[in-house]
Amino acid sequence: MKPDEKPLDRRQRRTRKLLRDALLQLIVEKGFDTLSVQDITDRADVSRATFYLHFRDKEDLLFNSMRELYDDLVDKVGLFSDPHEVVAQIMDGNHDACLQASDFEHVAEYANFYRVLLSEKGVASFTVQVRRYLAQIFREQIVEPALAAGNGPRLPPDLIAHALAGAHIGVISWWLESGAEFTPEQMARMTYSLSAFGMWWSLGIETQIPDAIPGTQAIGAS
Amino acid sequence: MKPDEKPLDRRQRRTRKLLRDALLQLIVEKGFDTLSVQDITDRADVSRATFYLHFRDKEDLLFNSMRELYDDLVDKVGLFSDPHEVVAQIMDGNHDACLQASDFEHVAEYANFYRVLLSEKGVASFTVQVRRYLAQIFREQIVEPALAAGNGPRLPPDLIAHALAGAHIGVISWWLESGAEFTPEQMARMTYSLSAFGMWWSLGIETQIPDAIPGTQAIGAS
Amino acid sequence: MKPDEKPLDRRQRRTRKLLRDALLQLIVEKGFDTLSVQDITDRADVSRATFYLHFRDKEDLLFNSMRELYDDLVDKVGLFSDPHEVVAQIMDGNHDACLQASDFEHVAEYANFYRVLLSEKGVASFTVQVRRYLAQIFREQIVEPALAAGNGPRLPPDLIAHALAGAHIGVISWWLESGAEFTPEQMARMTYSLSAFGMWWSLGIETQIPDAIPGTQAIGAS
Amino acid sequence: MKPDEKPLDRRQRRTRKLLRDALLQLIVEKGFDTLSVQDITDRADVSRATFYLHFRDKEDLLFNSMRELYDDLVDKVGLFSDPHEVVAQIMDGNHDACLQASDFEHVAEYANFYRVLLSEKGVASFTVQVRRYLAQIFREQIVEPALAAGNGPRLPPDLIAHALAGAHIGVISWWLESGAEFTPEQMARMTYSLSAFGMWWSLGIETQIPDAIPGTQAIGAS
DNA sequence: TCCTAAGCGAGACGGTACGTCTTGTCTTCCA
DNA sequence: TGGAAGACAAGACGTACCGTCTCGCTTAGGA
Repeated sequence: MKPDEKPLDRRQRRTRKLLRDALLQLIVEKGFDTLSVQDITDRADVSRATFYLHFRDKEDLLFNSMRELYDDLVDKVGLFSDPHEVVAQIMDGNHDACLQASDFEHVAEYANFYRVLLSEKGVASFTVQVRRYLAQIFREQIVEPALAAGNGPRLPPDLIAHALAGAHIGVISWWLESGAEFTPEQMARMTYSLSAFGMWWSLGIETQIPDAIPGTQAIGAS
Repeated sequence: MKPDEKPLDRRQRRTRKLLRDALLQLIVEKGFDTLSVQDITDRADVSRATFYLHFRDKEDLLFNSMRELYDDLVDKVGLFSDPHEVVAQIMDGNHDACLQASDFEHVAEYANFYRVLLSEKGVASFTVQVRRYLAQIFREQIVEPALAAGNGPRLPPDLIAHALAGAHIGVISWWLESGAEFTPEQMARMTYSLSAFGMWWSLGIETQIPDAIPGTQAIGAS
Repeated sequence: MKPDEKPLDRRQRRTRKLLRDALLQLIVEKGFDTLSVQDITDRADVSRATFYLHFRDKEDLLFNSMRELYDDLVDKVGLFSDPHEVVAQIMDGNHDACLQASDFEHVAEYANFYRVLLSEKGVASFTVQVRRYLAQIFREQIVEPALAAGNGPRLPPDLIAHALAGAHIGVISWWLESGAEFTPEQMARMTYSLSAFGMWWSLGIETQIPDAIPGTQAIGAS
Repeated sequence: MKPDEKPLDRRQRRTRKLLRDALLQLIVEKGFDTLSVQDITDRADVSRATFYLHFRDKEDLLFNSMRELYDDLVDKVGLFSDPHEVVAQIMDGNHDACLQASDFEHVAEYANFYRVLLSEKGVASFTVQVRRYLAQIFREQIVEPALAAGNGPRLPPDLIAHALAGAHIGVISWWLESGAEFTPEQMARMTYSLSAFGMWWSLGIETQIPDAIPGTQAIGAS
């Protein structure tokens, strides 16, 4: 975003890391907006004045820290080296590639963090930004390659991307709130199965929906 | 929540209404969390002390006000008089009932309100509660009737309900943010088309997806 | 100064008094400008926020408190009911009236306070204001009555008033710093004797300087 | 104060001069205590850290700079080569020597500086130190020689010295504040005339007060 | 002439105080 | 008697300085 930022020296990097770590810990412990800057600096063992040398306010620190999550998420989710190839496979009925690149692994890794930030005690802008980010990924990695390959969309591409992103957020929230009883892989398979039909159909792609979802027989009440 | 509340006299009802109206206006004008109690009471022409006689804090007022929205939403969305009958129709390929009961009308009516509360400057708990509420509606009105009629679910019913709810939120957010170019009816048809395949399939219902979505040919940029 | 000030209720008067008392105590204990607002409110057992409800900053509190001293000083010093009569007496060689109205009594009463505020750790504007106030008193009570009675001034009246005021400040400072070995009355007599010659001469008044200063034989090194 | 100080570099001397000059400029422009160290170093084009290599704080710099003024004042005021001779002349009715050695010249030269430092926005310790310094000069140059020559003092010598010093400060402040309408020489003559009677009388010296003050006929408003 | 100790610029950092802003409680006064 | 008005305690906010420190770069003055 700001490529002209000064390079940070060792002390500065250390300070920022301390603050970020403190934030993550404290968000999990007591939520974000009951947190004061003093709480964070106390935990980080840093002067409050120093905090303001680095960040405008605690939102700034949060977004800065979220960037780390994003970078990790990009590695996990945005990795179709050749999205067009993936779409071609889909058209042949091979859905494997789609199932391998899963954001659920990433969410599982930062489960505590997402559980709080997506919850009622969370941060509105976090949810919105994650949804927006996922929609963008879906658009670049799936929607646009599919448009190039298929018979033309049946619905507005952005609507499809935001619906998929919203469904993801909904599923992830439910998963984290209800105790994460499924593995990330199971979640990925189930969510994909649920979305694939409508997604490929609305994008004008003819394919076969995978019939069974291996490892998801444990279906019951909840 | 508290059915044993004292009945309110005329003045008290008036005061509460003033406060609620002021809140809704101000949320639209400058978002929720930059709002102070003083702002609200100034607008409502009420003493700050009086505010605290009625509500614990501004969140309390918000939730109280949200109740009104909910009541309206229930009228719009939760109105399948006989959900089992609707599911039976679906199995015969008749999707009309599903398209008639639409929350998009409701959202359009309170567009300003939802636009702010679902946005980055919104309120985390609002989004979560709406999603939770929608998931509950979907579960009661669709998932459970379908389970009684079909061959058994292919996925956890709650996952389906939360995915549908999430997709709705995603679609609504996109709609409101991008200028609400489609009518509520178009939105309902498109969203239903996108979800129907995966939904009925995963619930173990055999049906035909409606091929064309009347009035949604305007597909393009955005 | 502000006759349109709101009347204060009991609580407000109490709070102000607590703050003023705390200020006076603390000025004596550790000087004025090393004092923080927090120090004052801690001592007064008052919230820091409350301080700012009453005073803009600690200077404001100081000047407000100084007003009390002034009022007391006016009672002591500005009391020639008929200054012209006094000047007439002076011309007859009767200096008694001048010796009775003495600010040294007042200074002795608030010795601790003046000692600090006039010292190096004091407040510049305090010294200046006291000097200005004394000059005004001298001008009104002595210079102008004398001008009406005498042969016309030999020097600018304001110069005379400020010289007298400055001499007073100098004498008071020396008195307080050197341990207040003389009584207020002795101080008044000595200071008057020293100034009277030049004062009446420069105002164009012919009189006799009192030869001996009763009770001031204790003259030595220091 | 510290005769064992290291000899300073060319660079060091340059830095100190830059800082002193910046201080003097800035005091005139915006007063002393609203000044921050940063302001001074910005003006002096010097790093803030460097400031602390030379001075403990801005008071230290001020006192250091005041030393220069003192040195100049000493040249102007403390120059009775033989004070006893001067007193002898006074006893013969020749007041010329007293009028030649005048601090008003010095004050006029640094008028801007004194105007600020003696004003309400000034520095308490500056006023006090000047008064103390003047009292010491008066004591050494006038009081003690006179005691050796006269019939013994009628008042405590220190009281006399401090009264004279205070009167000087008062007169100087008035002069600077009211626009310096008189020349330094006029000021010196007027102030001396006003003080001389009381001074010599209280020191036990018999002399004649000079009747007219040449060049001070312009007496009126102010 | 080179070398080395020092001055110096730059700026992070821990602190302290500032004056402002909210919040929720409590008191006073008025209708 | 109850609501309006607003004083009050509490405490977070973001800003401004302070004095200390560490880090390199430059420069003066003795070798």
